[in-house]
Amino acid sequence: MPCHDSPDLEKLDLITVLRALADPVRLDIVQRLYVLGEANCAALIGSRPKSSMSHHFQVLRESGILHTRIEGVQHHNSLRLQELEIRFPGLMDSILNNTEAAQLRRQTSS
Amino acid sequence: MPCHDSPDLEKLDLITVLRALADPVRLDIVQRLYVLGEANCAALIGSRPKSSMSHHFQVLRESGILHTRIEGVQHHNSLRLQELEIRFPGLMDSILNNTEAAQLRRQTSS
DNA sequence: TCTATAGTTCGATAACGATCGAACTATAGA
DNA sequence: TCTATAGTTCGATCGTTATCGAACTATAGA
Repeated sequence: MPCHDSPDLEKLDLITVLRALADPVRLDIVQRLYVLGEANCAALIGSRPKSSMSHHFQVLRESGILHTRIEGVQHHNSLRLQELEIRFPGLMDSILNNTEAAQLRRQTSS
Repeated sequence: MPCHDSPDLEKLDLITVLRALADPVRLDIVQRLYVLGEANCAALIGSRPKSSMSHHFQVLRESGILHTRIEGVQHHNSLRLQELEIRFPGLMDSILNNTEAAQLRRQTSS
């Protein structure tokens, strides 16, 4: 099962991860992936050009936040939540629970 | 007791906070403040010029991460941990516990 | 009043990163 | 083999930001 290279756990760098998440487009992608579990690029692109999205996925991949499994023509992306939890305990939880989307979810469900 | 303006809690933005923390110099300042509690700029500056540091403190202040209390000539900086905990539960904890400095502390104390 | 100290502001520069169109690669299906 | 689809790579542009020296402000203390 082919896939893009993902950096090893030990090599993940907090600054790099924070910088990857500190962008509205990428945080949106991450938030959607959190809800969807796995998705191809098309499902996560709004109306932006493919080249822009490819760039953001690359940043997220290289920072270690997501993993890309390639199946034929489609690239299936998913968050590396378990691994991130080992490397940076609590980090992704605290960010995913504090996105605007998460705060909206809390509001509407209460 | 004079001080720099700090943005209101509701106005704090996750992306802005993450971007402020996603810089090695600033994350180092924040990490030191976490250990020291309160410190003036001089205590947090390495060998960098004052104007660079003033810039980083401004970014941290405007993002809502730190508060600056002015006492005479000195500016006493401290993290707004309690307020940040209310606005973004768990966020600062998870970041402060995952800095390189924190990981070093854990290694040497075990 | 003079001086030293602490920090800000200003202006310039340089590096980085987001954005996007166009060309390219690779796979699936007809 | 041809075509459509999914995504990458390349190159250019543009806005943002880090860096720093120099000038400035304000307070404390002699």
